[in-house]
This record gives sequence, structure tokens and C-alpha cells, in this order.
Amino acid sequence: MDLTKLGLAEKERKILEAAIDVFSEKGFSGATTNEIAKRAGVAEGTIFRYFKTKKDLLRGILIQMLNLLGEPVIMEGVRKILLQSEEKEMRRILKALILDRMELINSVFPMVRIVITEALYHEDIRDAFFQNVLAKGIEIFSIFHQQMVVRGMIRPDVDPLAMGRSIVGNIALFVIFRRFFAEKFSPTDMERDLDQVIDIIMFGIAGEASREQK
Amino acid sequence: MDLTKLGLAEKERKILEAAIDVFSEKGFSGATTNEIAKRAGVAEGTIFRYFKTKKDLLRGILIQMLNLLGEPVIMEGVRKILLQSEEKEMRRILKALILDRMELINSVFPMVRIVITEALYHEDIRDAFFQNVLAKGIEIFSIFHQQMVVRGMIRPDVDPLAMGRSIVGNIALFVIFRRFFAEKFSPTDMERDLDQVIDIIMFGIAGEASREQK
Amino acid sequence: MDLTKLGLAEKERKILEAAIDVFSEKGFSGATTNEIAKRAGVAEGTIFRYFKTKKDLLRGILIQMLNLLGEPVIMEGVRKILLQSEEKEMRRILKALILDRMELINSVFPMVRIVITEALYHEDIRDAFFQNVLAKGIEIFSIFHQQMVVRGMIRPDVDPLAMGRSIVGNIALFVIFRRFFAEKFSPTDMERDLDQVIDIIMFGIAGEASREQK
Amino acid sequence: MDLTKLGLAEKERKILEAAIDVFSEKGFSGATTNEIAKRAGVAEGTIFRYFKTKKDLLRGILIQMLNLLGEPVIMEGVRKILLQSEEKEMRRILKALILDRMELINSVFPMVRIVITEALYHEDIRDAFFQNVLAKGIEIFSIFHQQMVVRGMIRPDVDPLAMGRSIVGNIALFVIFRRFFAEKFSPTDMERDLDQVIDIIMFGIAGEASREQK
DNA sequence: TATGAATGAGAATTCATTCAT
DNA sequence: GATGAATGAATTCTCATTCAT
Repeated sequence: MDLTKLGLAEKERKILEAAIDVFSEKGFSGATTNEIAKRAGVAEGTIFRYFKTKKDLLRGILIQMLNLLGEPVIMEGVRKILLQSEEKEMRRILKALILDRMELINSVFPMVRIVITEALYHEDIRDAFFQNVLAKGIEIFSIFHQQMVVRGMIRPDVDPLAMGRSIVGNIALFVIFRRFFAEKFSPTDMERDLDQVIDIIMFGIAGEASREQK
Repeated sequence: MDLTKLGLAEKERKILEAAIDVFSEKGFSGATTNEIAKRAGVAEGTIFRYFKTKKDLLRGILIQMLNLLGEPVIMEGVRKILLQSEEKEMRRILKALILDRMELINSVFPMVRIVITEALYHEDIRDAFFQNVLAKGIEIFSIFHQQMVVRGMIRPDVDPLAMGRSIVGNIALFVIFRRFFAEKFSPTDMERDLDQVIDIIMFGIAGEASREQK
Repeated sequence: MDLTKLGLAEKERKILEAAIDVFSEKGFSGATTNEIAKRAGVAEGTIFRYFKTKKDLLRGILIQMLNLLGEPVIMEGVRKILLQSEEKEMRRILKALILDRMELINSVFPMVRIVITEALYHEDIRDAFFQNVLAKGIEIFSIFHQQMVVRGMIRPDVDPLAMGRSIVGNIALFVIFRRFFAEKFSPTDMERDLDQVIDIIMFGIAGEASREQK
Repeated sequence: MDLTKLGLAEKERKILEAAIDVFSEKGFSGATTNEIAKRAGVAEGTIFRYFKTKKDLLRGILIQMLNLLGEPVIMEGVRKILLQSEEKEMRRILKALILDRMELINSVFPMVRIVITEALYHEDIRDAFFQNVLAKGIEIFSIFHQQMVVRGMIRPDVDPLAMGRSIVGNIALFVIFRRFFAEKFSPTDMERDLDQVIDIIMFGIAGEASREQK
């Protein structure tokens, strides 16, 4: 997570970075300002020059993440892949999307963890998440859906929101399994595993008998 | 979450129930033993007769949930619907499954929240979750897959694990949206929304053009 | 420390014995009634049937020790050796005394530890100790002194109290060294070490030059 | 006990001084950090800035006493009197020694009490006491013994360790009696009492008859 | 009598926050 | 601005004592 661009004072940036680390490792209440100060290489008092309270520091992180970074960093990849791609085959588009998301999640995992935890407990965080990330994602998926339907690559009768949810859900579970439970399974070929996911997203799981009922 | 069956002392049960509530509302570090005691209607010291430390109380909750309730409560519904159902049509089976899961999640949402939060931060919790819930779920999905493949209702070339992941991912996102973001959207008919999800799970999102490439 | 003789209820005796153990190991404040109860094999509440408070239990121990056992057990050996001995040689008398005291101290070390610790902090304990142990010891030493002076075996010009103090002081340091610091020194022959102590008690440390000055 | 010299922060010194007082009065477990803080005139939390735990505070006291003060303060007097004294008469040397020790013990009695109590219960304290105090005392006594033997003022056939033990034992009992039990006896002239002790240390208690047997 | 669950006052310890330097 | 020592309210945990059974 690169905070260098923003117009932040050197110390403020270091504090934010350290706070992201520590909050992510220990959770908000589990983290101490003392440890954050140490990791940031500043005095404990300095934290409170930039952030009135510890809660404020958390808010600062989430604001930085959602408002400033939300669109450009988090959504840029999705936009490029889904909308600007020259790629004609949907299979390849989805593959690119998944790989891109996995890379992103790995690079900002500490922040994701903070957002998930906080979003589970606070509605205002959920709201901010919705406005800054979800709404934009939905918009992108809608356009993508539209374009693809025109090209006949996506069924016209699926709702774009339902489609987006499904794609995200598939990716999410795939990522969770690989990050947290990979070692529990015989080491499967990532490529083939990915192909399965895409195959299911595209064609579903139904067999011939089910298709006839349709 | 019904803890009455287990052979717990009256007070122990009340403490566990109160702890689930408070941990779920405030997170582990944010919760205080003082508040738990008050909600349980016992003296603070009483908590420590049953649970040596606050951490132990959390462990107690997770153990209760994962070990004792994991299989019977959490998996029973899945097993019944997927394996014992007389239902011939897969669409109906999935519908029953989703409705059942939504009901369960609503009834144990506090616990789910605790488990998710803790699992994000502690590997041992993830391990326990894997052994007590995931592994069993995977097993059930495998049997279901086998049976359905025989009947031609599920494609023989999808991996059972990938299939399970996909189903769970679709349901998860559906549930998350309805629980946390429902109000953001024009009030959609739940029935129709559900049908969309199932439709996608079964037949995927690909349009005619994509299918030809296959 | 044998408490069986006293007219104590079975449980009361077991509680006292356990309390001596635990107080001796952990000190008064460091000991818990819970542990005492466990070691005594009784319920925690039972302790408070016999002793109104924890302090009372300590008092009980000290009373048992000082009042009831003080004279008979602790002083009996001294009396026998010093007064009733047929032994003519003082060297042998002292040797018997020291060996007897070492044996006693080893057998009641837990209690000695409690008494020393408590006596350091509470005057009432010191008073009780004085009346029950010291006063009697002084009396015995006085009689011993008198008898020995008559026989010419002790200098007539030493004060009996000073003599007693000196003997006890010599023995005490000897015992302390052997119990707590023995391993720090090359393993010396106990017999010879003892002879040195007795030699010094009897003839002092002064050399010829010093004796002339006298 | 003067802690001003050591390079301690003002507050740290006050805490240590207060802790010595309170531990000495109530024992380790009986003392509370609350009271120590009050007496030191600092907030309770401040104690834990300097000492991680209450146990650590005790350790701090013992370290201060044994390591830093052990040799210089405790042993300096002994060294001067025993080794550097111009005094030719042993009687006067011993008298000076005893008076010096009594003064020391009175001035550091709180600390002595803590050390004795803790040494009775913990081997590591005994070890530290041995290394920092006892070992040095023994060394000094050995040199003293050597010098005095050469001058004919101490018998060549007494072991220096036994000699030291005896002197210390005599002084200890004398000091204990005067501090704790003085009022129990008719008010004796301290000077004469002291002379008795010295007389016994030097010439022992044996009468003519016993000396012949020798 | 004996029990041991329950109590709650009190203890040690933590930590966000302040403020003099 | 920056520091970090000091604070003290809040928190976890302990344990002597009570009391219904």
C-alpha cells in the first residue's frame, strides 16, 4: 500500500503505515499506540499531534484507503480488464481479472483485514465501503455486462448485479481457500484450479439432465 | 444459538451466552468481563471460576460452537437437503439449501461474526474451523456431487471441491448483500433474486457466443 | 511435627498440617485457602468452620506450636542433654546438644520458617515466642550454667544469658551454613566441622598473644 | 539506606525507597502497589514504567542492595575494622566491629528484613546473597585470620570459616536480643554486655576443669 | 457438619492521553 | 513541532469469606 503520493507529512505517513501494520496484526483494540509509535519510529505523543484519538487514527486509515485509494488503485485493474481489454474470449478476461485481484489482495491484505473486521462491526464503515468501493464496482460490472451482452458473450437474462456478485463470490472463495487452507489439500495445480473456477462461472454446474428441465 | 442441551451449569451457560453477545458486538478486546458478567447476571468473579482467563472464555465459545455444534447444528441442514432430500430437481435443492443457510446465519450471526474475526487473526482458529466445519462440508458436497453426477444432474467434469466453493461463494455474497447492503438497492423481490443466483450457479453467465467457443 | 496427640478433630488437624505446609512454602499472604483446603482434603468452607479467618488459622498454628508444643517437644531435648546428662565432658554435652537441635530443626523446618518470618513482622508473635520458647530456654541454660560452674566446667565469670546466646548463635550459624550453603564449599567432614564449633564455644578464638593481654 | 548516589531517575529512586519501606513492613505479598505508589508520591502506573511487575520491583530492590551496595556499604566497614585497623588489641577490634554492625543493621533494618524473608523462601535470593555478601565476608575474615595468626592473636588451629561463623553468630544473637527482646530483661549496661560477648568469643565458656581435659 | 458455588472487594497491570520541556 | 515521562481510569484477575443445600 503506497501512501507516498498523498500530501502527507513524513511522520504522518509513517504513523499511518505503522498503524495499518499493527491494526492488521492485532485488531484495533488489540493494538497499542505504544507499539505503533515504536514501529513508526516516532514518540508516542507525536501520534496525537496528527490524530486526536486512537479511533481517529483508525478513521484516518480507512479514509485514506477508501476515499483516496478506493477508486484509483482498487478499481483501476477491474476497469482495465473488464472494459478496456481487447481480449475477445471471456475465459481469458475472467482469468486476468482473478489473477489481478489475487495480486491486489495479497498486496493490501493488512488493510483488507482491517476493513473486513471493522465493517463487520460498524455500519458507517460499511457505508463508506459501499460508496467508495462497492458502488463503483457495481457500475463497472454493469457496463461490462452491457458490452458483453451485446457481443453475445453473456446471457442477456442474467441481472448484472447478480452476475457481479457471483463472480466476486467465486473469486473470494477461491482466494480464501488458497490463502488460508491451501496446505490442507494435495497441492493442486493453480492453473487448472483457476480454469475450473472460470468454467463454473461461465457454464455453471448443471449436468445434461438438469439442463433439459430448464 | 441454543446452548441448553449441553451439560452446562446454569451459570456457565449464561456466561457463555452473554459472552457471545458482547464479543460479537464489541469484538474480543473491546469486550469487558465486567459487561459480560452484568449481562449474564453473575458476579465478575464467577466468570473466572468457569474460565481461567478471558481468552479461555473465547476459546470456550469457539469450542462450544465448533466442536459441539459444528456438525450437528451447522451441518445437519446441509446434509438433509443435499443428501436425504427426495427432491429431484436441483433448482429446488439449491433453493432449499440457500434458504436454510440464510436462516442459520441469521440465528447464529453473533457467533459467525466472532469466528470470522478470530479466524482472520489466528491460525489455530482457522484450523479448528477447518476440521470441524469445512472438512465436513467438503465431505458432504463430495457425496452430493457423486450422487448428482450419477443422475446426470451435475456435470461430471467439475471438481467437487470447486463446485462446493462456487456454491458457497454465491450464497455468501448473496447473504452479505441482503444483510448489509439491501437498503442500498431498490427493493427487489427476494424470490426472483434467489432464482437468479440459482440460475447462475447452475448454468453460468456465458452467452451463446461464449458457449460456442467452448 | 506430630499433631496427633492433641485433642483435635480429624479435619482440624488435617487443615493445620496442610496450612503449615503451605504457609511454609509460600508465606502467609502468598498461601491461598484454596490450596490449603485441597492439600487437607477438605472443602474450602470447612476451613472457616474451624478458623474464623485466615489470620486465625495462622494464629492457630503458632499457638499450637508455641503453647502446646513449645515446652515438651522443643525444650525436652535441651533439658535432657543439658541437665540430666550423666556425661561429664562438656565437649560431649555440646555435641549432643547440637546434633539434637539439628535434627529438631530439620523435622520442624516448615514451622521454624513461619515463626521466623512472622516474628520479624509482628510483635505479638515475638512475645509469644519469648514466653513459650525463649524464657524456658533461658531458664534451662541458667540451671545448666549453675551446675557446670559448680563442677568447674564453665567459667564462673560468664553471664548465663550471654553464654546461652553464644551457644545458640554458634549453633544457628552452623546450621544455616550446612542447610543453605553447604554445596558452596568443598564437602567438609561434618564431624570435624562440629568439633571446631565446639572448640570455639569452649575455648574461644584468641591466640597466646591475646591471652597474655587478658 | 541512601540511594541518591546511583544514577537513578528521581521517581525511580522514590519508588524504590517506598517499596523498601512497604515490603519491609508488610512483606512482599502483603504489600500493595497502591500503597507503594502513594508513599512514593507517584501514580500507580508510574511504578510499572520502571518495573514491569511487582516481582520485578522486589528484584530491583535486592539487586540494588546486593550488587551495588553489597560490597561498598556492607563490607566496607568490616574491611576497615578487620584489616586496616591500627588497633593492636583484638578485644578493641571486635568491639569496633560489633558496634559498626549494630549501627549498619539499624540503618538498613528494612532491607535486612526483606532479604531474610525472601532468602528463606527462594534459592536464587540465597545465591545472590552468597555471592554478593557472604563470599566477600568470608574472604575478609580469611585475611583477618591470617594476619592475626601471624601476630599470635588468634589460635592457629581454628578454621577461618568456623571462626567467622562464630563471630557472626555471636553478634547476630546479641543484636537480635537487644533489638527484639531488650525490654524483657532488667536494663543491662550495654557496654558490659558487649564485653561479655567479646570475652566469650575470645576465650570461650570453658572453666578450669574443662580446660584440663583439653 | 461439610460442602463448594458464588460473591465482590481489592489487587496488579495496561494504555490512551496529557503536558512540561 | 516533537518528545517521552507521567498519569489514572479502566481492566483483568484473585481470593477470603459466605451461605444455601
